[in-house]
Amino acid sequence: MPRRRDGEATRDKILTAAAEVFACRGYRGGTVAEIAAASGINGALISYYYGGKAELYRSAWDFAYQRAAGKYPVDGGLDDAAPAVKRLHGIIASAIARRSDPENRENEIMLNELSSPTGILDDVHARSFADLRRVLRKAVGDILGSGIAEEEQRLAVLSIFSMCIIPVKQIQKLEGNPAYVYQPEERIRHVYNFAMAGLLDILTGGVK
Amino acid sequence: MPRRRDGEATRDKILTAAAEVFACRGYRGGTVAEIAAASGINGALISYYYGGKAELYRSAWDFAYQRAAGKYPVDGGLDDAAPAVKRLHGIIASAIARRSDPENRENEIMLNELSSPTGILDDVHARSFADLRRVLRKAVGDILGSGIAEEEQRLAVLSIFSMCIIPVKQIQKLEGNPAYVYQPEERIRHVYNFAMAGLLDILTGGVK
DNA sequence: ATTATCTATAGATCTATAGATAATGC
DNA sequence: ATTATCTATAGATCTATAGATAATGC
Repeated sequence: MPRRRDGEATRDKILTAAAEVFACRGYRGGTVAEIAAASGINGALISYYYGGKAELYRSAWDFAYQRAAGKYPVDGGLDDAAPAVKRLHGIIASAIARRSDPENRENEIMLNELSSPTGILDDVHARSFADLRRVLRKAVGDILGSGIAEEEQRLAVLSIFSMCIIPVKQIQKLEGNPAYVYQPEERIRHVYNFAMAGLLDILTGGVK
Repeated sequence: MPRRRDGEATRDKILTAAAEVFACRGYRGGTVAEIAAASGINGALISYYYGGKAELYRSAWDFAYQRAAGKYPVDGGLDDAAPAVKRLHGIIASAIARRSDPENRENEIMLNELSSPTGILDDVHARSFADLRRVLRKAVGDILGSGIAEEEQRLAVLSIFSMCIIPVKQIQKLEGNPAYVYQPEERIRHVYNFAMAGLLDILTGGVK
């Protein structure tokens, strides 16, 4: 295997390993030595290519985000002209598929950031989680219409968002039932139905 | 202020500060020096009373858990004889109120454990998250009855669980809208209605 | 006399870098 | 000649502890 002049193969190995280590152990818990070992490269190369741990973290997250965003568009691939209900389905389907992809470490990194922020990704928080919330907001708003109170719409968005980002694999581990595996397709169908039932209930005034 | 012979006041200050620091910065990110500073005690006392950081982490979690479990019973204070629907409401109300209590650090610690487990709390994972899942499982099972497939029931439990544990304050920070605050009572009402609508939809065969 | 608290520090990580080595492209 | 990679290590944290000090209860 020829050594690439720009060390591209090395950079890739580093980013892949870094995303995995940071996802599993958090920013502070993951060490550069661990990332070096996981990627099979020399630890000094991390500083050589990325300057330091913080910049590596940013790059690794960006790497994971870019890949996932390309493969699973946050709007589900449907534009604003599509019916709101179809858009909602697309958003949920894409969000769940994205987070079910075993190669994708983005959600775990974001969850770590959510519960104990490093500050390093503060300026990109507008992406990922916030992206998902934004498109959900739009679809839910179009479904419920202006007759429903702002607050009710916010709550509905929050609930649907929660169902989309829950880290299923980790929950499964707590459950301690390795025989059972949640299938993404089944979860997408279920969450969409659950969400639609909730929204219709709000629309038909099931709420008080 | 008399110095208690058993150092109880000191232990309390340490545990309170430790729960807060570990909740905000994770196990690996929180240092004993930081906890000592936050509690206003000398760092050496942490080893004196708790042996080490890992044992402190366990104790701090246990402290937070015991307090929360006493104040907000996981079954919502209703026993098995109560109607399933009432039990579901009680569970959701208690779970959300518990996680809305600004004094309570249990949920943040558990979320950190979920996304990057330390291994230290492995044997108590049966509590907290798993407790909530267990009672939800029972209530949902009683509402849906044996006519609904096991898988569908699991998915419903997972969805309701997600809505209960979402860390609202942290999400709010991402949202960047400090003028708006989610009220626990409103969220309880909303999540209960959303969940009931979803369950009824499953019962009436809205699925498929 | 006992035990809670503090001071000082040894030893364990961990990150980052200086300087050496080896592989490439010209 | 240039640049990717490796070796060795300095310096920064961080945890844990030994030993000193001070406050309590007998």
